[in-house]
Amino acid sequence: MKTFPSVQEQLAVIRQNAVDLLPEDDLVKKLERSLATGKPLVAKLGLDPSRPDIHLGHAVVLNKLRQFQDLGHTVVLIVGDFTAMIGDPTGKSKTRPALTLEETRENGSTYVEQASRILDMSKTSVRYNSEWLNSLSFQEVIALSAKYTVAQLLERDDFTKRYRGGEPISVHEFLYPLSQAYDSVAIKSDIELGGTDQKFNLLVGREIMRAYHMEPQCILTMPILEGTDGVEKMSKSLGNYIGLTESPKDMFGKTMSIPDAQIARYLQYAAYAAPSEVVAVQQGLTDGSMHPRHAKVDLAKRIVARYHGQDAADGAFAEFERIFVNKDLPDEIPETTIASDTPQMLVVDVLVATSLVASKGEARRLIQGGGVKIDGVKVADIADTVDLSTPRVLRAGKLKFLKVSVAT
RNA sequence: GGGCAGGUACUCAAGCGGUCAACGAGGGCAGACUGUAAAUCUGCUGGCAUAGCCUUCGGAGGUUCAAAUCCUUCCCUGCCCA
Repeated sequence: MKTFPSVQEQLAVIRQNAVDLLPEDDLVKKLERSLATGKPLVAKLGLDPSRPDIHLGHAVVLNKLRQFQDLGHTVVLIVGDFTAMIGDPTGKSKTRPALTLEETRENGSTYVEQASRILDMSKTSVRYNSEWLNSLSFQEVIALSAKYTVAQLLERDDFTKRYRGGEPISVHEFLYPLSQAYDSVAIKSDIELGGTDQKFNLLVGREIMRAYHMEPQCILTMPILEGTDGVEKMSKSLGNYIGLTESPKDMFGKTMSIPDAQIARYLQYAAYAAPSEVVAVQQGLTDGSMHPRHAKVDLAKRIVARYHGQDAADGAFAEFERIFVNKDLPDEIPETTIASDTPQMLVVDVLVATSLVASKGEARRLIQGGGVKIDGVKVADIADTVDLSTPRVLRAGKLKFLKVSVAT
């Protein structure tokens, strides 16, 4: 029989950093029962396989799941391959492109690979929801939808807004919360995790489980981490994310670019610093006794160290100093050669040939804006040429470096 | 099924026969200032060619010397009526 920490100890861990834990009484009962019977709870997380890149925003929830594992409970990851296959027939939303089964499987496995950086996969069960959703008959689908009302669905904030704003809501969008809820029925989850934006969907799970005469799951929501812009939630489509598998250098750099106002938040939810430390840093930033840059460097090191180790973190910091403080070149610059009859080429053409920019027009604009340097010297005119008989270091904008030479 | 209002570049949003590659705002990119922060200021934000040309304003046709702007038709969205 499995043993678990006391209910109070477990609750303390579970509550840490969480936003909503509903209803807490029910969770206490579940924990007490699991303690008595030695049976672990089933903690559920749904994944959207249409976007397989995991970033620090996902990590907030994954980390909470890891804590559940460490407490001895079971984690079930649900890959939403069924819903991803359907996609969005209105064609208006590009966020849910229709995928084939193969694609969702593939995304699912890369997802799992990335999640393994946080979770203990030996204690993780991965399930694909097509497994049960695919075999539901239309009759069963209707029976499922009969268990929930339109008024209940319209309680969801974004539905209400769109409805009032005269924007379209397709029927299948109403079905998504229900199918997610049915996942909970299928795996008999005790608690489902998600970001605060998932609160509604998670709560639907409770109602539906009850309708199927099951003990309703508890729900646990985690904060939504803002992206590097400090405003929008972190997401791949907004381009403001820090991916779990990104290089130490990029992780470090991106972290350094977050607004000061986000430092404490990242410290808490991305670096998992102790609460007392978060408070101390926040205090230091507020009263001016701590320089924001130092706090941020420390933050960036910790985040990189968490995913790549301390050595990588130190290396990323050194590299950062070299490029942005000492205005030096990066330690390693990617090299490429381009085909040309003559080593003497228009800078514009080189930029396009190396794919540093998408078009000649863009190349010209970048040069005119003063954003292109060759061997550290700013390119002054769009008609300038460069001799590539020896390799040259090309810099486009702040971040893109490339060592270029001509192959004849 | 009927009536009405709409579908414009990443988003919002002007334009209602030529002066429209298409006002403006947001976003984005670049530069200055900095701490790769914020705020601020500047430039850029369809493609090729440096005059000019080509492809864009839901789709397809048409009228016209000339259409995002007019007509026909189709598709899509919202509202009202049934």
